[in-house]
Amino acid sequence: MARVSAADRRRQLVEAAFRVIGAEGFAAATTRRICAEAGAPVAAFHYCFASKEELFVELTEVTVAALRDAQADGVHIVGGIGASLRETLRQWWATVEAAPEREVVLTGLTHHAMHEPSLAGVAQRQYDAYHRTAAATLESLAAACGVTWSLPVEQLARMLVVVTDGVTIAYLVDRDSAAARGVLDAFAAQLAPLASPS
Amino acid sequence: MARVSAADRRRQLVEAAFRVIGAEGFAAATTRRICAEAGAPVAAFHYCFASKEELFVELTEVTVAALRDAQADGVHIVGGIGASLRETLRQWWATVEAAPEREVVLTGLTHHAMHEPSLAGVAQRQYDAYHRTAAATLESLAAACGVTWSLPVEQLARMLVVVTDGVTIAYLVDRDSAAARGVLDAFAAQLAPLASPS
DNA sequence: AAGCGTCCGGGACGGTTGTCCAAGTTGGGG
DNA sequence: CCCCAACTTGGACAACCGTCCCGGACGCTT
Repeated sequence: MARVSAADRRRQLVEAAFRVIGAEGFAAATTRRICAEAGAPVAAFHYCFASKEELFVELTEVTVAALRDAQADGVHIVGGIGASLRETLRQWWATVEAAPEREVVLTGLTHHAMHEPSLAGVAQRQYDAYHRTAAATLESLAAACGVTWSLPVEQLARMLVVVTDGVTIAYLVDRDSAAARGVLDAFAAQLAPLASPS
Repeated sequence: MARVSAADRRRQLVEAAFRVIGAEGFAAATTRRICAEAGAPVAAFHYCFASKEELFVELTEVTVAALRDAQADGVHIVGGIGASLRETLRQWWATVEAAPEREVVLTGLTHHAMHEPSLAGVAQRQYDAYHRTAAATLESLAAACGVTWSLPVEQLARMLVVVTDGVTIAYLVDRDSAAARGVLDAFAAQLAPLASPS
């Protein structure tokens, strides 16, 4: 068996937990199952993490960070603000359809974090990151198209997160990607008139 | 101990499960915990339900039915379609804030149902019920205000569910009811122009 | 070669889980 | 009145859980 540094093992275990939750749900994410998925002995788990909760905290942060990084260069400018917003949403949606497990993991983590005192604040920071990412996207969109939003960016960001969240959950349940795309385009068309030339 | 019919016991256990999941999360909903909450001995559980999954199926159906009934007479007409839509959404939101546990239960159930083969279809029917309820609400709204929707009602219904779902989840995490109301009002204002006099 | 910190991994711990049995108790119909 | 079906219940079962110990194997330093 190849020797692996503790830091690498942590990464392996986090990725294994991601895969297990994405494919089999949060309840299946036992230490044994995660270790088996990572190809590591059970004892390696508590050599790398003080507890299972610690793994969950790191999983949340890593997953949210990956989501934010993916969105960092996710602004697509094509024509006016309306078309750009629609295209940006479509590109984002392509990443969701390419990796739906990510969202399964995030919803499971959110539910879990709401009730575990040791994870209090994790869910909050998770959604804070969502809102900041959405706000940044909206602002660079507006800047690139030479417009300003007629509503506070914070509120628009929240609306964006609401829509993306809702579309994702509906998709996870019925896998109707045509309906998801339709809803996304419709919302883009709705939001566009809220931008006025600056 | 008072003798209770099996049907009543089922109801008691389902309600107990609802309370446990709402307050402590899905993971806390063990057979023992549920029975303790219901004031019933552990053995009563499998006298009433063949398995825990059967309890979950019934919990889902009961909860969704309660949600649909609450929405059945949830259309509020005040002035035009815009004001009526906003008011209807506000009334619905009041019920969510009055009983956030219901949504905690539903999200937990959804996540669970996605991965349990024995619950396949339950989540689908759950969201089907959402969409039908939303479509019915939109149609009676349009009928009462003498307008027709310029988009297919199915799509608008899906948009409505997306928004209500997203707003609810964000609220469960950060409990920011002012932000939730703002987002809801904004969406009502966005959707109203999609109705034209008939 | 020797030492030492790092990592491996089998095995075990106390506790909890879902499920089920077998023996009890109750109450209504004959 | 009794009896059968419906209901109750304490206790047990095997499986699995998170966690942890500890002897051994590795590979870098000196």
